[in-house]
Amino acid sequence: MATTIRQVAAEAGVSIATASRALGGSTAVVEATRQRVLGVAARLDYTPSRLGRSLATGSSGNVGVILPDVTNPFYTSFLAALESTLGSRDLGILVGDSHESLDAERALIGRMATQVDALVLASSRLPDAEIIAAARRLPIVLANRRLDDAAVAPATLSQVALDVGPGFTQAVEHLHSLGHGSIVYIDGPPQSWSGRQKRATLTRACARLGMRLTVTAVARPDFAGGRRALDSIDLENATAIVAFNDQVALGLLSVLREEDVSVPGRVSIVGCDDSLPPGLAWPHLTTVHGSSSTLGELAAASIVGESAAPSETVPTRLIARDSTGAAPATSVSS
Amino acid sequence: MATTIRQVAAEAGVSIATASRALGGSTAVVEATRQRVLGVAARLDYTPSRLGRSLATGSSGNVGVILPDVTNPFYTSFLAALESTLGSRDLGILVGDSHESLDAERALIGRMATQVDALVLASSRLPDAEIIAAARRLPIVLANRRLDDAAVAPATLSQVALDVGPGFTQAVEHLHSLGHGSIVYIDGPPQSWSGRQKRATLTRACARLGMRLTVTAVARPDFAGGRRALDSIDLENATAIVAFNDQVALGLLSVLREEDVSVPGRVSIVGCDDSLPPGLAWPHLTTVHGSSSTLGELAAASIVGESAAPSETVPTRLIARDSTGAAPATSVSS
DNA sequence: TTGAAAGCGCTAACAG
DNA sequence: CTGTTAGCGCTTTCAA
Repeated sequence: MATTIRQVAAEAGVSIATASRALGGSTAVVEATRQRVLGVAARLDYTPSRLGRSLATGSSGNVGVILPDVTNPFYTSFLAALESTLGSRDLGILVGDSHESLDAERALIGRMATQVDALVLASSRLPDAEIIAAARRLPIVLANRRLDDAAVAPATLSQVALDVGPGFTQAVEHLHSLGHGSIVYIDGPPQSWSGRQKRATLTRACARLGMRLTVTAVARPDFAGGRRALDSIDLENATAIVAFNDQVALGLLSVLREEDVSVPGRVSIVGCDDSLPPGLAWPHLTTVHGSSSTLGELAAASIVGESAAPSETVPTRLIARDSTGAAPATSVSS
Repeated sequence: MATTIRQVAAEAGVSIATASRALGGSTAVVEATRQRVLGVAARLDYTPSRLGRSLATGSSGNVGVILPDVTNPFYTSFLAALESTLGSRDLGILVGDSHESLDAERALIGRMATQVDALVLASSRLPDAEIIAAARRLPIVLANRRLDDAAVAPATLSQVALDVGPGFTQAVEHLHSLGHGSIVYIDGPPQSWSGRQKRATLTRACARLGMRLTVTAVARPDFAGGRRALDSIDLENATAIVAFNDQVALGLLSVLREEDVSVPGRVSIVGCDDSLPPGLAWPHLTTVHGSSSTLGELAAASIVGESAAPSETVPTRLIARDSTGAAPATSVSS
């Protein structure tokens, strides 16, 4: 059995209350006593039990995070940022993978609810009402998702999301200025909130510039999905493709390369997230920058109470690299 | 405040002991009482506190996992497999990212030790003695690492690892049969156990076949590290490069492509893990396959006590794809 | 400045 | 079958 504060107190000849005070930092203990307690604690290799402390204080020092897919780089970098920020505050992370399943997400929330101080729901598939209900039991941070009606959200619910507006608008303008007359957008899962935002922005921007927009989608917005997406694209007429995220763009790029379709000579590609290490994509990917790690940091900030606002937004912007270029002449004239 | 078992008991007109029994499954409660308690619990929206239960039972229902890098696909698929298996047993996962840092790893262990039932250390950089010491405090599963002397390991320490022997031996034979006379190996962090295994295997196999082996290393075995690794390689004389893992190989591939060095025409590349989605690497990467998700499942099995053996091994094998080819004639003759 | 005592929410003997 | 009684390890009033 591990040593308890009881043994430390006994050994040091003080009450456990005093021991607790001496160990717990400050609250009024004479220096000599403190040193004695600390010494004994060190000698006995004492480590305070988080469990005991949690029950007594009512806060566990852990936060729960539920992701749709822990193997997706977008979420792993979100998780990494969150872990890093929270970890520096000595907060632990309970992680759950919902595998895009509603039931799994509910089960995870149930398991975590009574043992974490807050819950981060990334790209939650839960209906608004259920999220609001959960927020009445414990603080919730909604990441990469926003309630339709923010007004009804309890104070314990905060939201952090990317504002894809500027980035996707710039993407359309960028392609327009390169002479492209139409855009194919590869959307993510149908339930995706961010997908809806992206679609809406593209629709608006294309309409304004008189460009034609065609939308297709992938069930899972990952590399393999990107490769498959090409099947549903009419490559004869497409000159510019915007992808739901970099993974999809990367998959697209890989299969285009295998098919010997020149990028950007024949078709231009735009990704989203700017989540790839420099050099991974070939050619270097033009993408809408909006980092998931920033999102993770904001989520963390909202938990440790450094963010006043109940709703934070991360702006996005286009980063033009080498995967976009002038529309091929033939297509322009056709 | 959330409803407690006390309120449920009061409302149902029974003692909290009976309430606990009724809720906790079976132990001898008459059906009528049970139904009444269950009814009240449902009505009051009662959720048992994991914290309270943990303290009382002495087991938290959580296991800790410490990884060197949560963004590395090798570890995320390990984590996913672990999470999935453990989750089905209603066990939660506390995750920590050590960022390859010894101190961070120690801190994480300290934070987790008193609130998890077991700890999974993936590719731990800790010295053997420290791991053994930790295993005296709580059950430890060492993943992708093995103690030098298994004899001294306590019964609470189990080990699951890839056996890189066959895979790396095959890699050397493969390169040898392609006419390569020497190999450059890019190792991972100096404390990496698996790196030592890989080095040892390569050394042995090269010696046997009369090949020359040169070893260099990267501090962090990721994509960026792979790109930097090229600086320390004498490309004039190298015809075959074996990388610590796929991420490093991928980085290498990307910079070679930028430098217009043909792969495998000019130099052959071998990765390790087979962690990349098909098509990501160009050309398709020849790699040593060793499933990290199998590793995760084994780790989980060892925790839920389904594995008798204190030490399990996952075999590896070479998967030859397109990044390896015949050694260039000039180098063979030089 | 220190100690005694009362819990935090729950389970687990041990009696009845 | 059910209630009583102790705790699990810790923090925190409330007195001394």
